Amino acid sequence: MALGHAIMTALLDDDLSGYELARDFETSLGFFWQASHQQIYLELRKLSDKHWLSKREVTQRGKPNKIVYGMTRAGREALAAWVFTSTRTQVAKDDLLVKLYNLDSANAAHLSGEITARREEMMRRLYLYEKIRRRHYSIPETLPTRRKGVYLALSLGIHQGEQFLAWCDEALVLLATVEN
Amino acid sequence: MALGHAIMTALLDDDLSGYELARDFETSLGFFWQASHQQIYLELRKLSDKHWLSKREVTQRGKPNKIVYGMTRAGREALAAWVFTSTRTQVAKDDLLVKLYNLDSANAAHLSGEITARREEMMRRLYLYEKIRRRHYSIPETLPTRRKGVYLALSLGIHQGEQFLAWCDEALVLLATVEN
DNA sequence: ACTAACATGTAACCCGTTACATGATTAT
DNA sequence: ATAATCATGTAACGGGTTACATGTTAGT
Repeated sequence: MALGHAIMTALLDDDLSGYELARDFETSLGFFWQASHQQIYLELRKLSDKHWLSKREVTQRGKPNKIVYGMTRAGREALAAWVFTSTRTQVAKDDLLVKLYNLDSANAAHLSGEITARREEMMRRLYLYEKIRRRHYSIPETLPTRRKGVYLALSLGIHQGEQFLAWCDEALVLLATVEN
Repeated sequence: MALGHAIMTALLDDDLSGYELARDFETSLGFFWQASHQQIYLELRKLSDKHWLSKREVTQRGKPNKIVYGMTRAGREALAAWVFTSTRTQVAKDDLLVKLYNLDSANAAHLSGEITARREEMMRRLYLYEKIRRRHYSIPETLPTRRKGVYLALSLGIHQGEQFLAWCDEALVLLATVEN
């Protein structure tokens, strides 16, 4: 169970509804963990069944009511304990790499296109990452402890992203040498 | 369905049994795609039901018989067509990053330990990658087309791996500044 | 006698995606 | 009218992990 822990992590500072979690997962923690709203609602129910989250309905004007979840004492303890479990390295499964193993003169142009699209997507993402780093994490040594961890995740994202851009360039050059 | 395509890719050059696939998946394509033997056997059955793979039993001496699978014409066509489908970027979900968001003085030492272990694992893997690159892919421009694709996958693995090592060093330094 | 490698599977469960479903309010 | 945003769900399916199950041969 890992999405559950990601959700609880997002709830460490703020109480949020399922909708807000789904929205925020597209930025912040969502840089490293994505989930559909259906999955989030399901997980929220499971977590509150375990009493790791408390829920309360919030009445709103001009909007549907929402159900806001917050960490319980038990939830905080479970999350803290989970950090101490050891995880095995997870190989990143990526269709693109499998496709590259199938490179031939017929599909080289298509694969170049896919790589170009990925490159652009990564550029956009890096722009965001860098903006966040400059604004909130410019001097990592002086950050409070927990934000040092967030900085490190961001730093990995930035470095890997820059590396990926360089690889895309290398790949596009080599793919251009494939005759069609 | 992506494991199926990874399996078919592995069967492009050689006919293999489920056992051999599971073993080889720990190297080569398995650098980028992992699967348990159970999952592989299941997938092989599905693929041969679709007539994308042919199977034949091979009688062996001193060993149990094995079932060897090979690509059919229809399989090759389906795989070639799949390469042209477009894939969306898949965010690498990694527990370690979620754990880092939970950094505090109590768990900093444990997280350092996890990062150190990952670092060593990556060192070993990079050693393998580099060995393969030096032996078989030293001059990428002159490779036959399909092997250029394999080279690119390997190249991404090497670059991302080296980047990861650098990040581990950065992380270990910053984690050392967390008082306990 | 025991362990490792060879070889193939079933069953239960969990996690995640896709499609479907509903309904209010606000802005164009 | 129409689309976008807010808000929460169900159902079907697919993919993947873990545990369980079986049996041979070769090496120590």
